[in-house]
Amino acid sequence: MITKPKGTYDLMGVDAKIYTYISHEIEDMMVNYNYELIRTPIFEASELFHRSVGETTDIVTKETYDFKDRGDRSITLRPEGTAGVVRSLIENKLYGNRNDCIKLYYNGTMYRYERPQSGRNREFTQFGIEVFNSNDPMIDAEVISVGYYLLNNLGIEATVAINSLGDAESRKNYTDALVKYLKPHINDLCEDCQTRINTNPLRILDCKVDKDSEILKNVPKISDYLSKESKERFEKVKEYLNILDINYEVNENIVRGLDYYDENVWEYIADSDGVTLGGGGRYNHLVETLDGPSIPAVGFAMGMERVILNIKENIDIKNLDQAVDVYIMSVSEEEKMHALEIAQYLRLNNVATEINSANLSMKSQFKIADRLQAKFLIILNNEDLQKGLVNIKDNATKEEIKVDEAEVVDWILGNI
RNA sequence: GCGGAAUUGGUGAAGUGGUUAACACGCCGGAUUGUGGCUCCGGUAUGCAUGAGUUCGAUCCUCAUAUUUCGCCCCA
Repeated sequence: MITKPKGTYDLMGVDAKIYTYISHEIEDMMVNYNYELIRTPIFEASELFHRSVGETTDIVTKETYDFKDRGDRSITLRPEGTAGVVRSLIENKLYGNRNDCIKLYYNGTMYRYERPQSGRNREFTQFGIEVFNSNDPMIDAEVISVGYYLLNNLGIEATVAINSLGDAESRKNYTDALVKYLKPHINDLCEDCQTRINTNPLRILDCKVDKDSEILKNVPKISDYLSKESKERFEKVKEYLNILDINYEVNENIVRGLDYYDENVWEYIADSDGVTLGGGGRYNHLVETLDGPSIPAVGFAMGMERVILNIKENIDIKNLDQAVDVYIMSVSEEEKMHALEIAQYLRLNNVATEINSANLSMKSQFKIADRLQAKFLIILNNEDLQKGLVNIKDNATKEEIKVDEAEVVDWILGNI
């Protein structure tokens, strides 16, 4: 038997219903907030991710799916969504003839070669939005609010943990100060942190092993190193978040794992279990890094699988059950032909209809009709069909009437 | 890349070094000769992840592999 590759899954059943439900919610919100869909390739030139996500990040150094195609090009399955969108923005010059901001959203699969665990797969799905061409803190707040209210509309209680990394210069100053402070204590930190100090010092801040150590409690604060502009921007964002009635808290340990972020960064953290459902930030220099013009940008991405996991615990699955309006019962070949024809008319008239197609007994067909929550049963028999009649049974009242076969569709449409 | 736990029908699972692998749900059929959802009766794994090994004999013991799952790292 051929099995699915490790870290993949088949979306079906309850999860598929929840996924559809979330997707509809996303579509609705994106219309209301005026975001446009963008779909970029699942694979891109490897170089794109090396230059955007960061040459030294774990995602790029050990988690990408890389291969050479038949033309000997280095290809990588996308590990995240932003790089492809930015590439597309530049390649298509989407910024060319407009001065307002460009608001895009995507929802697609991403690939990272990792050990699977709860809420983490090798193929996973992210919904995300990106806004280009505006450096206004109000847009930061809007972007944050989209994720927050998406979760809210889905019935998920979450808190936005926000931080400011500052502009490139403040970030560098702070990193230097942090390393200088930690160096003397390095042997008292965990093994991972001893590596991080050389690769990504900021990451030490949200280390779970050392989080209670005195060393980390007295670490220099990033807020002391922000430039005046970054500080003002951060304050402004918080002000706007208050207007938008968003439950947030400042967390100076939020640093994010992708290199391209600057200024405001945030994560959506589920109140129920503390799991990070999504994260984002501003990336004012990425477009330039990828050979585009200097265009400010901000965005976030959310892990659909994690949202599904969270939703699953407190949703009434019954509400998502696929139900049918009409079930047509037949046994003989003659009856089946009529069933098929009636089903066709009903379906084309937007009546959800199912039909016996497995030569089942009457008893089985009744059971299936109930399982499908059919409101009406159309029960065919040769005798009545010869007179041009069909039986329609209201499955709630159990009342049954005979209707002229030609009138069936109208009758159903009138009584549904 | 590192560590823990698991893997028995469609599903939830029990179980044993030795003839037919419990039980329940589901499904199918019958009682009910074309109107059910209750009840009763019957059927439903040629098989216990895969491959080696130990043994007279392995689903059960050992090893390896795969997958699942939960952590770490990392991230969504």
